[in-house]
Amino acid sequence: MGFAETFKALSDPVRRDILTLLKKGTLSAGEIGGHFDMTGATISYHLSILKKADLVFENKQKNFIYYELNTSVVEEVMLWLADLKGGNDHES
Amino acid sequence: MGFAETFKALSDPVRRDILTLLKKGTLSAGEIGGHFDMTGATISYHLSILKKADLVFENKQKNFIYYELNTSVVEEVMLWLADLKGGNDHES
DNA sequence: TCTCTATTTAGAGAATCTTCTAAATACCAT
DNA sequence: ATGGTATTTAGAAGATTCTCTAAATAGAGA
Repeated sequence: MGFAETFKALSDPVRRDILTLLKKGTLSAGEIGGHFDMTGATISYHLSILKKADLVFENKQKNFIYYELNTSVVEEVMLWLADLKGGNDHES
Repeated sequence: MGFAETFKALSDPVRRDILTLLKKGTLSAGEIGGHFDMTGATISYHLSILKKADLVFENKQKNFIYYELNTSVVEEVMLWLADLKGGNDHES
């Protein structure tokens, strides 16, 4: 979707830490929560924002929900930044 | 400084638009303000946040203050994202 | 079906953010 | 010095964000 949602999602330290955790592989909501000193409800809130920004996707299994990093959106952000940095004239 | 400030600075659409404007070259605060339907005070607020995040630097000339994009911080953010995307095991 | 576990949703409070108006500062030119 | 232009600072209002507790949902297994 828009960069607005993506950058906003990335602007919170907890959410960046969640993404870093997911770099090593898929984790359930509970496993993610185990790394933070916050309630599960709060973790769920952060996951919902990451999900809305398409930075993660989820898939259910038993009664666990597993979260996985979506690298394609990360790549789009990198392209935006690359254009900012590099292209000295690219959108008239 | 920290990514916290950088990503937060990037999380606002007005500030991203300011950075995009600065891609083409240096602009004074007033020239930047001319592109937005906001008071100069508000623009000044956004510029102060970009400055704190080291995404721009300023230099005075006459009684104008010119702002310029700082691409080195943009590059650092890109590296963080590249690591997130690529490195499947990089910080033990 | 009943109960237990995993997770989300709802609602509220505190903190932070964005914007404004009004006033202050800084600097140039007359 | 005085006046004018460019920009920032201060203070306040409204919106958004983050966190919590309590309750709801979903599914597994006995």
